[in-house]
Amino acid sequence: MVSKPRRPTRDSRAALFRAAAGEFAAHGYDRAGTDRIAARARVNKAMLYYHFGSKRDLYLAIVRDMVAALGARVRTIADGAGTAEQKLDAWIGAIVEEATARPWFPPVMLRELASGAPHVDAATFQMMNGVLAGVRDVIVQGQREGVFRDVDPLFAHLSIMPPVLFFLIRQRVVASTKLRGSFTEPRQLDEFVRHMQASARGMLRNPS
Amino acid sequence: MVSKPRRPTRDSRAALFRAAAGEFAAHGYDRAGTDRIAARARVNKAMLYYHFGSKRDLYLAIVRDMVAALGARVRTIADGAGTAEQKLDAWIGAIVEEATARPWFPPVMLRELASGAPHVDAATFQMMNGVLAGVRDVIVQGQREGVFRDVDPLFAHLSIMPPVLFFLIRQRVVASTKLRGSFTEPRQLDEFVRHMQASARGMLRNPS
DNA sequence: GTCTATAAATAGATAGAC
DNA sequence: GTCTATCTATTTATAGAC
Repeated sequence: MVSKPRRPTRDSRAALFRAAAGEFAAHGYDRAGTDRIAARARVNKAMLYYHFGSKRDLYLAIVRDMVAALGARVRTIADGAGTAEQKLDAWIGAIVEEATARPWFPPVMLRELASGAPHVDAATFQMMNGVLAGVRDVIVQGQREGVFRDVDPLFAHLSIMPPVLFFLIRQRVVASTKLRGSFTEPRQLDEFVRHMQASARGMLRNPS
Repeated sequence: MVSKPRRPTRDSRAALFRAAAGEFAAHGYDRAGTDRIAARARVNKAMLYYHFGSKRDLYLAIVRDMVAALGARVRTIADGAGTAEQKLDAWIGAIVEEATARPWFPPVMLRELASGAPHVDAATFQMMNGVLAGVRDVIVQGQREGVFRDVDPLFAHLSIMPPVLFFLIRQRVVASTKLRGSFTEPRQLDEFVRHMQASARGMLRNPS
């Protein structure tokens, strides 16, 4: 017998992580409250500081998890087999997969990037650069293959990731908006993925 | 003689507007402080409430100004003469122009959209829909002309605006970042504009 | 229109018992 | 590891004199 916790010490750290992710996604870093995070996790607020040290470090752990997931995916894709166009399709699909596996991904990541990543530390910043490096490898492969035009990999990256994140955000916002207009109907996710894949090809393909 | 203000009542309203724009751009809505805004404007803080009523209304005035500028530009372009591809080029150029005329434009707009536009009122929301409507008109024209493929105008919009805003943000962030990596060199603005124009054409052009 | 002083609420963080 | 109570700092906003 290890101990006799009435509620068997449900992993309060994991509970806090998920609760905080939801809170940050809903309200952003600044408006997220440590009180509400603890309440969501059904954990005492002091546990937040026991496990993570500060609100910021908790937030950073969440961001790191997302960036790490993206970095691993793009690295696998870039180093794997296939044509550049196939890899690009896979990459777009991977972004959507990792993002939908973490509902907090689009809002948290988008706000962080939109703010110029003010909360991330150097290590996380390097991981972000790693994601871009993976994309660059795919672009360069496509240029070597002669199918991609001479485009700046950074430009290509900026033309792919932001639209995907914005689309995923829009889905949730529109679903919960009282205002209704001609353009506020939700779209199908797979339809958008195909759009992005087709767009990326058209965007990068060599005119020759 | 109207009166004899020692400092001739420099338009405190306009000063607050510009100061607040800078403050919101630098720190975001939540971390922007009314104290700092007043200090930047060299105006007493009470004047902020005298002129605008609240921090939020001041912010909203700034957002409205940006959306109105975009809406006017896209309407002029859509209703004007030219092919759809020419209008698309003009639209991309117009976004950049309006954004560079207001240095606060990219960070403020991007953060607002990334958060799901939580601060805007119904009227401003309608203006945002107006921007999208203008883009749609151009896309539809291109489809009638047979040069654009059958793409959802919303998807096209999401593939154009976010990358432009992100690029403009990145310029400033990178310029002021201590961290240096392989991809952190600033790019030329006109180079990016040409990239976006070429990308938009490739993205939308009919494969036939 | 402009200023000082202050009210009033909120939120991040911690001390210390158990 | 968990909990209560609280400290402290910050910040929006306003009352009221000039």
